[in-house]
Amino acid sequence: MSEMDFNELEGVTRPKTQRGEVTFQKLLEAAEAVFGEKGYYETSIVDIIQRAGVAQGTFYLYFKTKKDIFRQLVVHLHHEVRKTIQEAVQGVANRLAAETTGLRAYHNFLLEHRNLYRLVRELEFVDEDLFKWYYQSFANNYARRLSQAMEKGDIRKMDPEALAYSLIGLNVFIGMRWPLWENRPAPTIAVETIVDFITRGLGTETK
Amino acid sequence: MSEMDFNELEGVTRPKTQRGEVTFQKLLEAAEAVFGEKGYYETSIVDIIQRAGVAQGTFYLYFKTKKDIFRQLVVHLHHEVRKTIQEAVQGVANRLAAETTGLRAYHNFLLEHRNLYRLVRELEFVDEDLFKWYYQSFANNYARRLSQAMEKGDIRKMDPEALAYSLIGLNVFIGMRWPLWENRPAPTIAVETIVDFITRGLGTETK
Amino acid sequence: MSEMDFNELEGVTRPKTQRGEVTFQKLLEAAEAVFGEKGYYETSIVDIIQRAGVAQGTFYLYFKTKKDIFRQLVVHLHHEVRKTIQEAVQGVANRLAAETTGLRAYHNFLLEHRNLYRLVRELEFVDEDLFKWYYQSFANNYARRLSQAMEKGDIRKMDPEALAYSLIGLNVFIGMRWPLWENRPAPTIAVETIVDFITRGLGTETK
Amino acid sequence: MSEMDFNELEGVTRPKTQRGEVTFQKLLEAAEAVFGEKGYYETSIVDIIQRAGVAQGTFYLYFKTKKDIFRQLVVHLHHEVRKTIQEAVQGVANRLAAETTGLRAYHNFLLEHRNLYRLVRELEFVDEDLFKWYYQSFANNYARRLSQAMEKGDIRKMDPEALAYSLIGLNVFIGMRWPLWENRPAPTIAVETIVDFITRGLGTETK
DNA sequence: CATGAATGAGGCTTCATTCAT
DNA sequence: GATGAATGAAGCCTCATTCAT
Repeated sequence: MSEMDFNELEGVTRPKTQRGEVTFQKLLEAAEAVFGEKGYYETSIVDIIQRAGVAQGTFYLYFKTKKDIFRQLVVHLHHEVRKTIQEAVQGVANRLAAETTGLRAYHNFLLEHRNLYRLVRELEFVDEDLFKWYYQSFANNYARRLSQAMEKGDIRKMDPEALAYSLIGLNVFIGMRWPLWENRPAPTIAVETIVDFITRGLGTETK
Repeated sequence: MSEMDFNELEGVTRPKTQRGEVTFQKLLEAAEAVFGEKGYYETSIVDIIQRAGVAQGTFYLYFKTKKDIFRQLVVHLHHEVRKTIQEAVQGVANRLAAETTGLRAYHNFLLEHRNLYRLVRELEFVDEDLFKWYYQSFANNYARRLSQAMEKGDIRKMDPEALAYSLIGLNVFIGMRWPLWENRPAPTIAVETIVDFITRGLGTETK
Repeated sequence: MSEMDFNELEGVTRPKTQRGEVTFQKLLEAAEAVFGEKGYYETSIVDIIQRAGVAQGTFYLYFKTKKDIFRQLVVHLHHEVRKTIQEAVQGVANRLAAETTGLRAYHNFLLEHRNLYRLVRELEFVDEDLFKWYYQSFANNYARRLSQAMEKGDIRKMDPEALAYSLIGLNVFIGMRWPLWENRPAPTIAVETIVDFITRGLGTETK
Repeated sequence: MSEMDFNELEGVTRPKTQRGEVTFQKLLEAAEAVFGEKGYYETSIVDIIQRAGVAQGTFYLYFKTKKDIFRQLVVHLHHEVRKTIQEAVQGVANRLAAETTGLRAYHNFLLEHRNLYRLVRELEFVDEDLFKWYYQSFANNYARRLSQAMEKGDIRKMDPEALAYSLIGLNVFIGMRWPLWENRPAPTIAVETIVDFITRGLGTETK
């Protein structure tokens, strides 16, 4: 499944006028807020339209179903996360250094987009295929970068996919533990431990 | 929060007779199956009672709400997972070896309880407090064992909590990638990579 | 409809043993309490049997339906009220004096049986026929005594039935205003006013 | 408690369009009919919406719960009764005459609104606070008019509140006896008796 | 006599979606 | 493009009553 497959979701009607565009954005933002706070299933369309300040019928001018708006949000998020991390990593020559830089960027992103983080996690129970696509696409990209680093000799040669999922899982749970649960960056000692753990785990030093 | 706090959930009516006990178990098992298949929110109580083969009113003899039975399932699962892993790890003297042994036990457990895995993940969106309790209790226990290994010199001295969450996250995502998505154990090369990654990441060897 | 018609209510199984009699009484008393507190419709059979401390099946050994126990309570009450008032009035020669004596007795009775009072009022919405029987029987008796007083010249000659309902209504509302709503006897000035009002209203003095 | 307190009941959604207003009224009228016939507790919301000819969901556009619509009906009724009686009494100079005029107006109103009468009586078991408010507000108004009559010397000086409740109770029971139970006005002899009783009871003539 | 389990009809309410204006 | 009304399927839950032990 290509990374772009979900960009055009089932014939969504994009707004054609200026006014429509505004309404569309209002709805998306309202959805982000309320899905993030209450979760997909606990959120009703009324919650969204009230927050957006539009009438119920208006919702269906822009989105086919409740699931539709959720999917669009997730795809939007996905692009943002990737862009953020790639921008942070860009120009960092050494892969190991990039790893830790990306980790910090990711956690900062989380702190600013706590709602979106929740969306992705809940995606597993809303649209499992999209959920898989999300992480596969993420992991594939990650694995590719790891492979390149192996080629360059920055890190040991190992199974890049297994590493990618391991590192994603690690980050997700660290992101959950501090940014999400405590609404603050992971403490220094934790970051040092993780960086050290990853550095050694990936490094080329002989035993 | 003590690990036992959730054992007795808000005045649940336990059956008083043999017959009642059987019905209670039938309901729990049916719930496990159907929650695992369809997810909490897509499951109706009718789904559960039909699978259990009892009348709707019977459900409410033993559970207060849909959430109630869900919570009871999770608590039950929690004890099972922990018991399984601890039994597997028991007797393995070296912590590093225990780590990989436990990893394999965990993944095997997953394969046999795919539904339960999904339950726990969805718990985040059903009862966030219980969800936190679940992982905190898990991580605390994990961190304690890591600390002991540090004392013994089996692994490096690092922040045990950060490590615990890292390792849990790693395992959860590996468990998702192969046992869950592909319904098979992780391939050998992946396991080797992970074991190697963890071994180096935790190990005491100097660089 | 004779006043006694409701004594034997639809084949109720009266207890045959000592032990059964105790259970029967426990249920009746529990029902009186809980019906009085929560009303007929807001009361469930479970409320009753829990208060009585018996099992659910036990209820149906003694009462056919929920309505059944309610009716039996009301009939029981009816006899008590009548007995109380008649005993109070007994021996009071003059009807006018009896009127005020009975009024006081009635209000005192109310204070001691607030629950029962509520039962009777709610009866209108549970079993309208029994409700009518209740007040008709009450009013007929009342009217008969008023007629006798008219014969004796204690009070003016008027339509006894209209008077009976008027006086009952008056008492019911006064009983509601103070004993029921404020849980205390009507204040002296109110009682004097009522006594005066009735005395003049019924009296033989020429204008 | 002010008489107006119950006018705006807990955020009820009032219709915004002509069409909505019609539906709202249809529901209110249907509720009045069916509550009156079957009583509050024996009436289901399905009964109401079927009689109104709308779908079940429509009910909840305008009313929060069954109790909500019941309360709104009662408040509506309250205003109607008061308006009717006051209009009837208006212009009748002498209080004693007004009393009997009001009595007849009240009974005629009852005959045309038998359902509403039942509503109010059942209110005691649906919402006791509103019930008290209903009669207190009624009685206070009544008592005020009686006080004025005392000032003018139309009637004797007595406790106006006790009188008000007495007269209300009297009317309620007379209204029950003939208009309600027999669906006809009280017979002439009964009316004459009551008028005579009240006239003497309130009058200023010395004994 | 007593118990506790089991039943299932029926009630209330929500809510995604469609319709009419 | 926007609004608010309307729909009705579907869910949750209660509870009087019956059954099995």
